Formats: sequence, C-alpha cells, structure tokens
Amino acid sequence: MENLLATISTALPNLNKSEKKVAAVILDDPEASTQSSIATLAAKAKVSEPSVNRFCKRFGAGGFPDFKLKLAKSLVSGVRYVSSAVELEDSSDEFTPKIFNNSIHALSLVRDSINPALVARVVDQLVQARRIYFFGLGTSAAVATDAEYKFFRFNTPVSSHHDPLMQRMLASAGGVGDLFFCISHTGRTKTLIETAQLARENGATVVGLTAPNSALSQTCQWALELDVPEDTDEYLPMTSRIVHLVVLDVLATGVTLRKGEEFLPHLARIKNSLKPTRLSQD
Amino acid sequence: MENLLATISTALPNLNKSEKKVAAVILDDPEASTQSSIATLAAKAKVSEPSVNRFCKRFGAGGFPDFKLKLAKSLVSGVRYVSSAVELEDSSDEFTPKIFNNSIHALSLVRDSINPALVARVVDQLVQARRIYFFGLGTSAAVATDAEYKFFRFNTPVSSHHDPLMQRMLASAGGVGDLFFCISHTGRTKTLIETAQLARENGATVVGLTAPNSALSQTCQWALELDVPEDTDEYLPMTSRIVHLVVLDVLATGVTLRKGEEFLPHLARIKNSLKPTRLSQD
DNA sequence: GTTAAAATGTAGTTTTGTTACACAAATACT
DNA sequence: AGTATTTGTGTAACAAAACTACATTTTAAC
Repeated sequence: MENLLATISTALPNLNKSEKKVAAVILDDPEASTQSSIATLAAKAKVSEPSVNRFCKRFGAGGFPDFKLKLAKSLVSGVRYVSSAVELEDSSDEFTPKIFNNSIHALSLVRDSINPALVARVVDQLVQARRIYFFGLGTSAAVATDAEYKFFRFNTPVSSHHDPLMQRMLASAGGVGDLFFCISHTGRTKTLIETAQLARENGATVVGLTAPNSALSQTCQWALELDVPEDTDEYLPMTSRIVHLVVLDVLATGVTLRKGEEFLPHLARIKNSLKPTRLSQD
Repeated sequence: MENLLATISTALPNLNKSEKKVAAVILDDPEASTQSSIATLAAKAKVSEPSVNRFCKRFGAGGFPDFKLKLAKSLVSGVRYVSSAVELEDSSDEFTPKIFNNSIHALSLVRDSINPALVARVVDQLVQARRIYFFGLGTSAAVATDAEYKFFRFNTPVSSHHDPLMQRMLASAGGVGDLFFCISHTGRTKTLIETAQLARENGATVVGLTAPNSALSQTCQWALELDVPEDTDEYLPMTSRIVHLVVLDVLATGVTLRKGEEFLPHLARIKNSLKPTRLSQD
C-alpha cells in the first residue's frame, strides 16, 4: 500500500453506489475528511454512517478512526498528490515542491528497499581495500567526484575518474586489494561494463551502484541494486544521482563506524583544517 | 509545526509530573500511541484520562483524536525516530535508514521554507544570462560540476570552476550579462566571498546558494538562503550538498519550463545521444 | 502553618463509532 | 417471468471513547 488516495481513485470504478459517493467526498477534500467525524462525512456523502464505516474497512482500515489516521499519513508521505509530475504550465510555487517531493519519494523508496546486510558487506570491502577507485560517467561522474571527496578521509588512497580510457587503464593495472566502485544509473554503459569486467579478471574487487539485474550489476562482485523511479524526470536526470549520493553517505558512515571512536579526532582535524579559509562565525 | 515528536522531547523538562509520564509513553512508542485510545494510553502512563487530554491540548491539538492525527503525520514526515543521529554502536540496519531520514528531513524542511517567488526571480536571471559560471569549493565543487552537467543543455555557455585563482580571474574578467553562481554551505569561505564581490563590482549578476544572513549571501545580488540542519553530520558533510543539488534541479526545471514546449525535442535529442554508448535495454 | 494556586483525578455527560438486524435492490436461476 | 439468493444499504440500539465540570490533592508562597 503506497498511497491511500491513489488506491481509492484507482478502485473508484469498482465501487458501489454509496461507496462511490463516499470516495468522491474524500477525494474532493482529503484534508477535511481527516478532521470530520463519521456522521458529518456520511451527511456530506448523503449515505448512512455504516456505509462510511464499510468503506473504510474495504480499504484495509480497522474502522473509521483508523482510516482517518491512514489517510492523514498518506497526505504527508511526500507524494502529496497522486501525480507529482511537473506540468508545462506549472508556476514556481507548483513545480518547486514537486521536485523536492520527487527526491524525497525516491529516497524513502530506496530506504525501505535497500538491503542493510549487503551495505555491511560492501563496507567490509571498502575497509579492507588497499586502494579505492570511483568510476562514473556523465551525471555519475559528479557522484564519483563527491565520493572521492568523502572517502579520502579514511587514509586509504582514493581517486575518482571520468575518463573511460583512464578507467580502462587503471582497471587493467589493478589487482587483488584494489577496489573499483562503478556508478551507473542505467547499468548499461558499455565502456564501464567492460572496465568492470577487466578489473574482475585481474582479481580486483568490483562494486557496483546501479540498476537491478543490469549488465553492470551482473559483472560486479558486489552490486548495490537500487530501484529508483526515474520516470518523473524524463528530460533531466535528477533523482537517481541524489539517491546514489545518499547511498555513498551510508557507506562512508559505515566505514567511519567500523573505524571506531579513536578515528573521530582524525575527522575533526580534517574539518578544523578549513577554519582558516573561513570568516569567523559571530 | 515542524515535528511533533521533536517538540515533545524538547518540551520534556518543562512538563508536569503526569504530563512527563504521558510524554514518556508516547515517545517510547509513538506508533502504538496513534493506535490506542485515550483510556489505554492513560492506563499505560498511569494517569487519568483528562491528564492525557490536557497534554494533547498543551501541544496545540484540539483534543486527543486530533493529537493522534498530528502524531501520525509527524511520524511519516521523514524523521521516523526522535533522534536520527547515528550512534557509534549502530549496526548497518540501524544507521542506513537514519542517513536516509536525515536527507529526507532536510529536504522537507527546505521544501517548506524555500521562497518560490525568489526561485522564479533566479530562474529569470539564469534565462537572461549570456554566460553562466558555477563556483564551488570542497564538497560544493562537486555540486558546481553537477550544475554544469545539467545547465549545458540550455544552450547558454556554462562552466564550473573549483580553482579559486581561476574563479577570481573569471570574476575580474566578467561583466554585465555574466552570471556567477556561488555555492557554499557556510557562506563564510573567504575567497569565494571576495570573488563574488569582485564580480559584482564589474556589473555581473551574482547569485548565491548558501546559508541565511551569511557574508556570501549579503554579497550576492540574489541569494537563495537555505536553512539546512547540518548538526547531524558532524564529521562528514552530507545533507547540505543534497539540498543544494535539489535546489539546482528546481532551477533547471524552472529554466526548462520557461523555454517552453518547443524546447523539449532539444532535451530529447541530448538524451538520445547517449543511446549508442549503452547496451540495448534487456 | 495557613492560604492560594496549580495540578491531578473522579464521575457524569456527550459525542462518536460500531454492531446486529431488517429492508431494498440487483442478480441469478429455474 | 417469477422466485430465490446474493449483495447492498439503512435504521436503531449499543458500546466505546472523549470531554467537561467539579472535587480533591499537591505544591509553592507568604
């Protein structure tokens, strides 16, 4: 059950006469419905109170109060309205929250579907690695760069690369102890797949951050497979890269925790090193 | 109303004895609280029903049912648990959702606080600009790169720069028609502030994506001031950069919409250009 | 130690939601 | 076409939940 409002409007055609009336009233103003009593809602819909109650139970609620609770929740859950797709006529106060909602929605989906055990395994690999390479192309190149900026803190040599030829050469030069972290939303970028293959043949550890069941994920030894709904940003890639960055945050956090408390001063030192570059905080 | 659970735990020390008991029960298992009746909750807290009722009213609810509604809403809104701070002892299934929640939380805060009118104004500037420069340092350098990868689609010449000397030279060479987009979470990076100042003196348009009331935001002509809670990622900068990226998504979307329908084929062409680099789908 | 104020609880009232049952409509079957 | 059966809907009684007014206790102040 993802979104109650969406569920109701989908089921609309299969409903009884009085159930339809109830649905109409709720869909018309869901916010108000969460505030009203079963009596007022029944009156608005011009049906009896038990009809409203039956309606609620039909949609998986224990009763009317429980239904209101679920409805209220689904109103917040990011995707405020059935579709968060940006329309050509949208003004800035319409498209702005939509873009935010899309990212929020994507993040909550991945939060609920990612496998923490696999995260732990990948963290193991990152901790053990003698050297880490982050590879990405296009939008993922910026993600790779960001990962480098994050992982350099752990004393393991790290670099990020955006040039496929360079990537290929590094993969061919790599071996046991080297970790190649390949980032690709589609998982279908040919050169990256070939590079990953090359690295594996040389005995290096290859981790992928990519789409489920993609060619890349099958090439990698460890694949973090993410189901990111990209249909919303038809023209500009947006959500996938945000999700990738957060997954890398998760991994970096995992590594930090593995290093333990005695590692924190090291991080603090790096942070403090920036102080002289800034105006004093008053 | 930001987050009911957070509000309660903040107010905790100022509460009466019985109110404290109620608060403890609710904070202990908020999910269960939304399901229970006033009687069961009162029993759990070992107080009378009216005490629970008074508690609810104290926190701005109309009564117990209304309180439950508000509580349920605040449970969905990202920050699932009172504190989403990662603990040193956290296992991967604990810290993974926390990191996601922190980003989700930050995004929803900014979604609700950003000024869409200002977004529209900045979009205006981006559309009018003859040339756009994205400047960022450190973590924001990756954000600037990402912005370049996004804005090159609009035919306006764009570039991103991470080298402060280069930034300074570009700023001094710039003038009317040039747009300098400065990204800095703290807004206190000296060189960037100086560069922004230089660009303004030369008559260029200077936009900032930064902290409220910061030195940088005061230097810029247009400042997108974001209040991002960064206290959670004490050691690794995480949330601010995600928020910045999404704001840039918003701006890019704004520009796309301004260009209108006839611009979409252009975007589609760019997207399709990548096809040959990929394996065919399935 | 007395008094006032604040906090908490008790009991009764009102509102709200649910259940059981009866009636009506629609469908299926002879 | 008429009857039986199922499905849908409403009425009314019931049960539960929440609220209010008031009494009692506790706390703090003088």
